[in-house]
Amino acid sequence: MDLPTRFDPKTAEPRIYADWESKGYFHASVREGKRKFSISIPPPNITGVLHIGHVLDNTPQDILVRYRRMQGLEACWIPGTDHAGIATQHVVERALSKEGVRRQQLGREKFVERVWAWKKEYGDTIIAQLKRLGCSCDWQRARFTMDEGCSRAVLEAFCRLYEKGLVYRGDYIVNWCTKDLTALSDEEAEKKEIEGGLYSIQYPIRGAEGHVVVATTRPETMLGDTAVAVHPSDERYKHLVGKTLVLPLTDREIPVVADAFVDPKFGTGAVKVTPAHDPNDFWIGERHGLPKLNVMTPDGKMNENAPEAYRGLDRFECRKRVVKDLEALGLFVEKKPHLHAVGHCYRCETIVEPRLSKQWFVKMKPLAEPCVRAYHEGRVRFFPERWTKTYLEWMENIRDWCISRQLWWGHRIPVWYCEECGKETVARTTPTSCAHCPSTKLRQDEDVLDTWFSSWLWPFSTLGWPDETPELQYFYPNDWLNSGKDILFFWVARMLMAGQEFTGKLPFAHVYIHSIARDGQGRKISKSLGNSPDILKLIDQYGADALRFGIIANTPMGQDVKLDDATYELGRNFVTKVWNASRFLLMNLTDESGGTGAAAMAGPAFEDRWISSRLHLAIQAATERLERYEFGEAVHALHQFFWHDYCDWYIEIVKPRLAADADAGSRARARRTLLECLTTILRLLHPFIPFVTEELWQKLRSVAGAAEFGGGTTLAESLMLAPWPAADASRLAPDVDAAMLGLMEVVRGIRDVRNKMNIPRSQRLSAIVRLSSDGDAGRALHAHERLVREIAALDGLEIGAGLARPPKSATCVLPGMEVYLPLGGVIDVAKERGRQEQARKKVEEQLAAVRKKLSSHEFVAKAPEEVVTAEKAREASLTEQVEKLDVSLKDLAGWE
RNA sequence: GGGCGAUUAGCUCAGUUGGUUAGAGCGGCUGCCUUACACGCAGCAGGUCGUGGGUUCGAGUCCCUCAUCGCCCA
Repeated sequence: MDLPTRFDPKTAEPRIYADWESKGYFHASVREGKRKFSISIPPPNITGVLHIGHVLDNTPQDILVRYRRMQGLEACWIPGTDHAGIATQHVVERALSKEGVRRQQLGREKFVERVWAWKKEYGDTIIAQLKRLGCSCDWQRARFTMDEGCSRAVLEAFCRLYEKGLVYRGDYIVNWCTKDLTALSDEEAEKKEIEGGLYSIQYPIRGAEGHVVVATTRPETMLGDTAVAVHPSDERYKHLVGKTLVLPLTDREIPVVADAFVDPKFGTGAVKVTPAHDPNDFWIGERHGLPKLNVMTPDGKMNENAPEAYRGLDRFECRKRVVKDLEALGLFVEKKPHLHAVGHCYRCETIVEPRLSKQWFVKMKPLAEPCVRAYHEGRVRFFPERWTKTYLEWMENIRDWCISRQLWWGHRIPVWYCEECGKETVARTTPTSCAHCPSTKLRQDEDVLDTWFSSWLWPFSTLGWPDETPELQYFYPNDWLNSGKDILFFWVARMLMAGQEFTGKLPFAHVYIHSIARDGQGRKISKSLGNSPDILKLIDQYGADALRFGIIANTPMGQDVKLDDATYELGRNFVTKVWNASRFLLMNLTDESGGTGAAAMAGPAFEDRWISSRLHLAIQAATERLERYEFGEAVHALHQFFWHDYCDWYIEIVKPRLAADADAGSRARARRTLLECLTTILRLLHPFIPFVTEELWQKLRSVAGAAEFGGGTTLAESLMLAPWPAADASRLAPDVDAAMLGLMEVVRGIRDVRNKMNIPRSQRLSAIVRLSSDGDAGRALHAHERLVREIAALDGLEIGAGLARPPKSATCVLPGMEVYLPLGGVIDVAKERGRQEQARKKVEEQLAAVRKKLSSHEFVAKAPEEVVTAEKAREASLTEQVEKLDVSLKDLAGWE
């Protein structure tokens, strides 16, 4: 078979993917009685293009789905996309602004039409890109969080919660984005440390001398202060409680109240209270019946409740003005640098303004409690396990969820207000009349729901919920969830709650938290830093297989992963190696000379048994690691076996047996072993590098059934359908493995001499091995003399107990034997001495360590007997080696 | 302030329940177009396992202290 030396992913990968898709291999059906495996994709936003985060998110999913599919499960990976409320509204607004249009000019209806047009145009981009990555999603089941079914699920969920009293509307402090003009949930307000100031201000006491000094990080909010609070037991201020203060810069007077919330150690121990602009102050206000004075407009400017001088000023402008004016009045004490965490809008990074606002909330405690219990009952597990702590921490301290958003893009809140009685009607379908009075004058709530209010239903809304569909019954709950740690609260925890609440079942049992990507310098990959590689370019350049392999091989469980070109090169090189190892076999299989039938096949040779043993160890390791979701570790086990055992040793050992003049039976057996290994390796590697393995599988299929293999080797029509290899304990041969290790030592020793003495492989050498004991090593060497001769390029090999060291020979001292290589005139005595002195030093160091151990009476008395015996044996072996090296070095001195 | 993670070869990281000589990839050095692969082959070098203490016959591994870096929450 004529093959190029490289796999060409750019043309092959799309072709292979199209073939899989056209044959329907990705589709899973409801098959009663058959074990299934199901997962739901974390739906990517319709705004985006494929980035490194998606690769980290989706590659593990594809690996696991392909693995389970090969194990014979009905494996279903449900894909889809997310409408991503704020994010999408942003990008469409930005697109509009290029046309010079603001959404307000367009009006709500027209704007939403534009967003749908956007969705139609760009929504499938990410899907096409996931296909490029090789994801084996069941595209027939693809969903969108705002499609009809998902929308129905959202309405149903809202109504059920409302009916249970778990959804309520009220005036509370919310995180308000002054740029997007919407409320955000606590999770959407990202806390970032910023270097701000702690400002101290004097508030004069009315009708008395003196003042109270309050400390604040946001001086401008003083214009909305309605009290000053102190701790009830704070002796410094006890006399002032109940007194009145004059609020500077305003014509208002405010009381001093005592509240246990105040931390006497922070600042001066007296805090200004701004109930309309701070969540803590809000509750102090509630407890003391204080007025709530909102002094800002939605876009963060001072409003008519502020003194006239400040109206219309931006909040940060106002901060400067307030400080300046206080200074002028002599009421400003100081500004100290102060590092503190401030909420930022997670979509536009604007500093969030805590703002009193009427919003819809979900009461979360009743939803969280069953999920905390679920963990303690072992019904949900996190990988890595430590995330359970983060999860529980959040669940146990859960706060109500603000779900209304002042956006146009999203699920409209299913609440109608009666213009006559003022009461609200909540309904699954648009009501024609008020639920509380005969009026038909209804006005629907203008707001939409938080985008996560649809995402949290994803694992079951995609399967037809609230209907009890066959799909829901069969594929739900999912078996696994893969997610990033950044959306553990946003999404993972909420999905658990929604599943428990709406279906009575947790939506998945195992949660795998994948790594976050960093660049070569360890910086988080982000748009603003511009250090995000263009994934499609990378795929074009290296191939999807290479990208997948490189990333998985470099991703430790639970740690962040640093990615650079070396990562993808690693993957590409591996793919090329797989290609060429297969190419080697294909070339040999199609060599027709001396083709023989199965009848002539010999029994397995030593090396055949060895590679078979190694293969089954690799199967075992890979399977165990995949079961623990240790993808990187699974890859390492396969890499080690394939490259270093199969390619470096087995193929090299077996080459002479494939020669035209070799024994026909032995050749047939070698070919069969090569084929068996390779078809197994391709199956093991398929979940990680699906394309190249499929390509090679197809090529092998055409020859594998040949009579040469007894006609018994038939391969599945696609590698996707081939069974995952089963580890067979009867193929493990620890004795063969140990013997092989001994032979490898001998070969390495000889190769080292060649290297150091500059003796090319083409120059044959003879070796004499003097055995110092009749141990296993000597027996193995005797038995496999031919093998050693061939791979070490020797034309003579003498083995025996009484052999003498020839003059001018290099020496390798190994446990139980010495290998002599007569070099005659080509020996470089100085180099040889260097080699041996180095070897002696190493052995001596080890010997010293062993002797130290054995000289301890306590060690000999207390350590387990087998440990002591092993140490003693080692001591003997090392002693012998040192002695031999000494003799050898003495000989050497005479040859100069 | 609370919690979590990291600290092992020049770099990125493995290291299972404590027990032969602490491993791999990349990089480095030396030599090779050895008829699968130079995206390759052979060989070699390189580590007082962050600090200090403790438990133990024995600690990279278990316990405590500290330091540095990162993340999450307040």
